[in-house]
Amino acid sequence: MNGIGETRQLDTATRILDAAEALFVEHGFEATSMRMITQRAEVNLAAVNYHFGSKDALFQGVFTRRLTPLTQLAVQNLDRLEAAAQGEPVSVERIMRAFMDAALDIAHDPKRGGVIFVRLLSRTFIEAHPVLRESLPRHYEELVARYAKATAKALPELDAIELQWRLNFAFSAIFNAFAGNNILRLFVIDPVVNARDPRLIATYLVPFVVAGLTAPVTAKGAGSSF
Amino acid sequence: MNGIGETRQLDTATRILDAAEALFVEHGFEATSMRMITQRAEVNLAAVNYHFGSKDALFQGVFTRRLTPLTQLAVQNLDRLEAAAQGEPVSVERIMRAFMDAALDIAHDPKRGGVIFVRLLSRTFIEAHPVLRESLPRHYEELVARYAKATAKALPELDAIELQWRLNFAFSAIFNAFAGNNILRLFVIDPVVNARDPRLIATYLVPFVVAGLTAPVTAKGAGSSF
DNA sequence: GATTCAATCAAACGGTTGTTTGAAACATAC
DNA sequence: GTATGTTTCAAACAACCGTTTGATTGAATC
Repeated sequence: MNGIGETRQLDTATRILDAAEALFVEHGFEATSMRMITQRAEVNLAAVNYHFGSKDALFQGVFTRRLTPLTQLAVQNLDRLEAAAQGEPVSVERIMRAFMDAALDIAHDPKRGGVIFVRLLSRTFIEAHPVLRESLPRHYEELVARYAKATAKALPELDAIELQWRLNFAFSAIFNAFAGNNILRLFVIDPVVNARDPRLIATYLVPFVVAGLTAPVTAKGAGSSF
Repeated sequence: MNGIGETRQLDTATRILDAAEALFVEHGFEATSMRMITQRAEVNLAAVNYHFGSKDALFQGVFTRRLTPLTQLAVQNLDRLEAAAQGEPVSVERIMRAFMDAALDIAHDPKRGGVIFVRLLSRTFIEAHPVLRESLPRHYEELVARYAKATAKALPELDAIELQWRLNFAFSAIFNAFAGNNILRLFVIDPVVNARDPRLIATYLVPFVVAGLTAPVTAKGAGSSF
């Protein structure tokens, strides 16, 4: 940050991260080449390897830059709820809203990645790139443990297995929606729903996942009759 | 088909389709090379281009081979339900079961692709390859129209927009589960749930999506307060 | 002003990609 | 047996991939 202010060129590494972030969400990791990234960032081809070491490391770099603020926010939101609940279980709806509010905050703040990063993050969870298989869990350990525990407390009638299934389904829907993957668009010719505003998405998303999570317990052996 | 029967070598084109199907679901489309496919199929490298024209065309060929049986089955299941209902709305649970039963039937029949194809299909819906953007909707037009109409009839209190959102969420969860994408595995160190048996998945999946779809109508303007 | 070190650059690296070629092998029909 | 059309094959194609090199630049340090 200097006196010239906003007209000053950004750091080379930052320009690379910005370009890569946008291209990864647009084309995916494999389909995004180093030359596409450096061309968009207006830096030399060798700059990526110089600053980050490799394309894989750049991919991780794109995440580590944004992840901490998001996880902090999500945990903070949950902290506040649990403090207010004073030991009583927090409702599933409040828990889900706490998580999505963190994502919405990020989505509305370009400095922390904005909607681009929320989409990239969601997409990455769904597509599960091997590159991040090791690095991501470390960042998320606390976040997930906290939310899983809060959800378990709110849904004591569910055993651990069914709870994990339902969380899996719920986050599938959440991440898919935030990733901008309108699945219906794939086979419906003219979909009515096309919005990419995360806030609008969340409006419809919360009732759905809350209802799904709080559904009656699945009868034991219901599906084993074959 | 000749007298030698099962020991006879399969058709070259079929061997290519089988190999590609398995490799696409394992590594994805971009990360699967022609040489991987032809090596696994034990055919010459040029055979793919000779029989299919291009890698993209092969990708489409993998789907067109399996898609018709699946859609027929899914529509048939719905036909049966609607005939039995005699004009009355079919319940959301029955509709969802009709769809998943079709997928389960395919998953248990290796001749129609088995669990491999169900996983590939689900994965493809989620990742949305540009190659299939044009070809897939044609195959699915009738299927989706029928299921959307049946769901709308079962949920008259939902307007078209909210219905489409919820179907989007529901199918996100369904396809993600069938694709074998255990999202929790990405950030939970030691997930309890790891099963890939589609029947077991469906057992937990149905109550979740039914509850989500039949949730109370979202209050108008609930999320627009910003 | 000379030295030092990080940053940038054009160019090339070896390797892989999907695709094409033209000859060889094969089966079928006359 | 010859001709015809289809399928297979090894080899090569140009294009692109991520990465490395070695020279050059620029600013800071002594």
